[in-house]
Amino acid sequence: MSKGEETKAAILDEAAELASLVGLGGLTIGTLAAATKLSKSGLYAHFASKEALQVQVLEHARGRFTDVVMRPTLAAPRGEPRLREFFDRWLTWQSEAFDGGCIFVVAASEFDDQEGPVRDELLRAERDKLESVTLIVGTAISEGHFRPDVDAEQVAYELEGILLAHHHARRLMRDAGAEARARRAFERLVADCRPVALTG
Amino acid sequence: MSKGEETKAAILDEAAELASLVGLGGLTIGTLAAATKLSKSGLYAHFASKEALQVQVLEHARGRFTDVVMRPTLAAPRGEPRLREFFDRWLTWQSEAFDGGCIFVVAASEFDDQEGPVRDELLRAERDKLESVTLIVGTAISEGHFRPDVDAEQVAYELEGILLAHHHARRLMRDAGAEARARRAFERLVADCRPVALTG
DNA sequence: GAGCAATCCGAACGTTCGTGCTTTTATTGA
DNA sequence: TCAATAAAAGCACGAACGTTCGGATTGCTC
Repeated sequence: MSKGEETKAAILDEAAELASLVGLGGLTIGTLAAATKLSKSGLYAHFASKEALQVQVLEHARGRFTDVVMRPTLAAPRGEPRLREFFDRWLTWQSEAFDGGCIFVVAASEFDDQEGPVRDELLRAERDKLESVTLIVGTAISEGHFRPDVDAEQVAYELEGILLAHHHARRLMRDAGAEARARRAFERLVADCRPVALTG
Repeated sequence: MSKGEETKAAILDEAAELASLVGLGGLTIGTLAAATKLSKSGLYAHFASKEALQVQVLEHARGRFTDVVMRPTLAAPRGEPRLREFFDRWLTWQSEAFDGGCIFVVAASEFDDQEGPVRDELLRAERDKLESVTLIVGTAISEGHFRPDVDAEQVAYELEGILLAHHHARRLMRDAGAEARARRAFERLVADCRPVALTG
């Protein structure tokens, strides 16, 4: 990796961290330059515009999400175990990936009404994740862990809800029991997907 | 209401609208002045600082939430019907209260790591809402609509999740089926709280 | 180690930011 | 109706914003 690529990666790392604290829109070249010990112009030379920087921050974070959540998840056994692995890693990601909250959660509410490349990239990332989850739930169905009439997309939707509630409870409310609540909600979701137990 | 109070209310209305689009942190005096057809200084005279403005925007929005969601909810019959009424109104609020997303959702992720009066007010509002929901679920239990071992706070947590997922699906993903998904999730939540049906 | 390209800095641009003053214009109550 | 008061505007400030550019410095290649 050349020097330029190295510093650029360092910039994007720091930028993601900062954005998780003050938002992707609240991110400024000045503070980012100070945090990376670069001059404003020196930093800016790596990007075409601030908007391009914001997009690349999201891409960078997406790469990290793939590395620490998605890829290991796909190594778990198909079906429900894989879904559990994914949920676990996603939960950890939200707590530990950034100092502030998950950058995608922050950016999603900030840019959901601001057309442009940032929103586009966000949408891409979310669609990607949603599709992956739906697929995982689908395998849980075909493996017989879940009932055949389970709506995979609905499960993905509700899973997203659990994670968002966790983010909310943990970051804003500073609720120490947030993770336990999320796990209980997850168990309820999974239980409702399982085949009905035969009585007797 | 005096002239001053009138314009101030108009300012706060417009500010909430704007903030729902660009975030509470993305709100600026200049754009707000332009939107209200006031001069920057003329507008600014109504507030002690920008931070004070932000806090009052939240207070203002909270008042509106109380009027269009909380108060009518308490007029519904105790127990599950009241919870349904609340859910319905909350859902409508998220779709229709502001041009952009729900201002509390946007502000929550923006300010969850920024100590100060804005975060404090946000926390107050959320605690208030959470407490109300917990209470409503509690009455559903005491009315016999829900099982006695139902964890009211857990239900409140999961309800928050459903609403956040709805916000996410509707605003960012522009999913037309967002509301239907939210309703299905709600029904599953309620069903899991009901007393077990006697077999035979 | 010379040469060249990549990398970074310093200074400055025009705007906009939040925030004070002072002055003008509306509103109000007697 | 007219003074007293409230509300809004005008103007200006220092700072920070994103952005540009020419020059210095560094790192890589032969």
